[in-house]
Amino acid sequence: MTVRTRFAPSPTGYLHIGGARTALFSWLQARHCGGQFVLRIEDTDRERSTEPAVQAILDGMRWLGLDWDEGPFYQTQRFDRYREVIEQLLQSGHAYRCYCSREELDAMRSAQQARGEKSRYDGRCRERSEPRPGVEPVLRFRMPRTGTTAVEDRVRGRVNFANDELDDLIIARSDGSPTYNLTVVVDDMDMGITDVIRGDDHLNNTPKQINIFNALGAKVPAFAHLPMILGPDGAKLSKRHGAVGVMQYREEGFLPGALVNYLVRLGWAHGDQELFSRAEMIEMFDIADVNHSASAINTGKLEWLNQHYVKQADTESLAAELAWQLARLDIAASPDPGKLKLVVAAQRERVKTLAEMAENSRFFFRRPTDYEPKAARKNLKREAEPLLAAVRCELAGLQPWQAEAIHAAVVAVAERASVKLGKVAQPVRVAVCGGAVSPPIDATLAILGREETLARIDRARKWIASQVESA
RNA sequence: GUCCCCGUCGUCUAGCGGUCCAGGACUCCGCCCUUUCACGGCGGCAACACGGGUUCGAGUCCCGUCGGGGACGCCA
Repeated sequence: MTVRTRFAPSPTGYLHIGGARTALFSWLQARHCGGQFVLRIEDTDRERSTEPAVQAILDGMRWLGLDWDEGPFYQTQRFDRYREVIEQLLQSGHAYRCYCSREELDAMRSAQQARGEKSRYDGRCRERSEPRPGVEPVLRFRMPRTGTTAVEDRVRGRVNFANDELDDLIIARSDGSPTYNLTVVVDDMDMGITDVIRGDDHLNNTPKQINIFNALGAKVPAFAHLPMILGPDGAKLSKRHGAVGVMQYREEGFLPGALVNYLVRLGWAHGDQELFSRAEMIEMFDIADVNHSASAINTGKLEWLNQHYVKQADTESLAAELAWQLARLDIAASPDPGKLKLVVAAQRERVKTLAEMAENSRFFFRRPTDYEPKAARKNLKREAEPLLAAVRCELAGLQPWQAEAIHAAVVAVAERASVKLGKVAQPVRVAVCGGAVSPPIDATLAILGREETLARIDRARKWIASQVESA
């Protein structure tokens, strides 16, 4: 039988890191088994579901490269089907009408808690045949009262639930609309899902759903419940602690490959291996190897991975991403696309993220308006002026304008002045970059061009002179 | 409260009864390299929650305690 998995988010917000990991593992399971991956949007809660959220989920999936074979299916478009199944359940006696008011239910629950019981619907309408005038009933599923329901979980093993712990859940609201536990079952059944992979928080729903599958005479799929993902502090993921949409990771300069690699190692491992290509993770992934315990997200490790991926990525796509990052800094990309690639080549080994690359590359596209005070104080001193002058002189007629020749010129100035290379390179660096950090000075000047380099050196010399005057 | 799940370095993890005075990775700290920032190289710190069993032998199996999490909705 071919494996079919699904990712079934409810569109009430962006695709966050936990959802992304669930989607990844489902996708991996399908790809590993040569099966299909289905995307389903669980939007039955019309109050909270939004179209932008659907878009954000789709965008996130695509950005991560998690392609789906079928869907997206929308539950709101399947209401006729749910009604049909609800009717069927009613006919077969697996469902019944409940006329209890919310007040009545609340009272029942608090009484149960007071008695030290688990709060659950006690089935008081189970045998009721008379409608209550003026009350639109909800429909409840008749759970077995005795025995146990075993969940054979691919990551947890067997988990047993006493049937009397399960309650007669509502499958249709008083307005007739279906609820979650019914729609998942109907969809998983209709869509031929063989492997349900989802978050830990659904483990408790599973025995209820199994009973619905049974009532419908459907084959029960295999389940795998993934451990939660926690915030960096080990606490539950919240808006304040890392619960951001995956697209925000792009904004922060992360590559999708790095995020995916990071995510796959959260709750799963293959020996000591840290780096996985897509092909490798597909080949090596085994749902049975998934961990049992929750894991905390850790930006440091993601950054390390990102750095690795930035070093590996092809220049072309990094250049495009850098242009995007520069645009966010209000810097229009260079009219010369070749320059972008040169900048990428010069910076790729020295940054963790593309946002950082863009930030550190501003000076390639804009003449610095002022100097970093600390860097200037240290490097643009009076003694530096003659050195800058000498470098300017060497550079003015240098042929060809290439890193190698520039390097030789700078070295020559240092040797002639009997100073260490840094004494010359640093002032030049601050002069052209505005700060003390840049790629090697020869490569930097090569990219900047002769004209711009000389102009910036001149400007720095003037600045030194003005400082001396005012001193 | 009730039910369910979980518990190895700060973090991600390897470990599936002996090969573990517990291995790798990130972080951190030294040293080397170095024109800045990085990269890279070398070295270091750091953990089996606790208590009982089972066994010749337990991080690995069982029980309990403690700690953490999840679920208990006309949300999904």
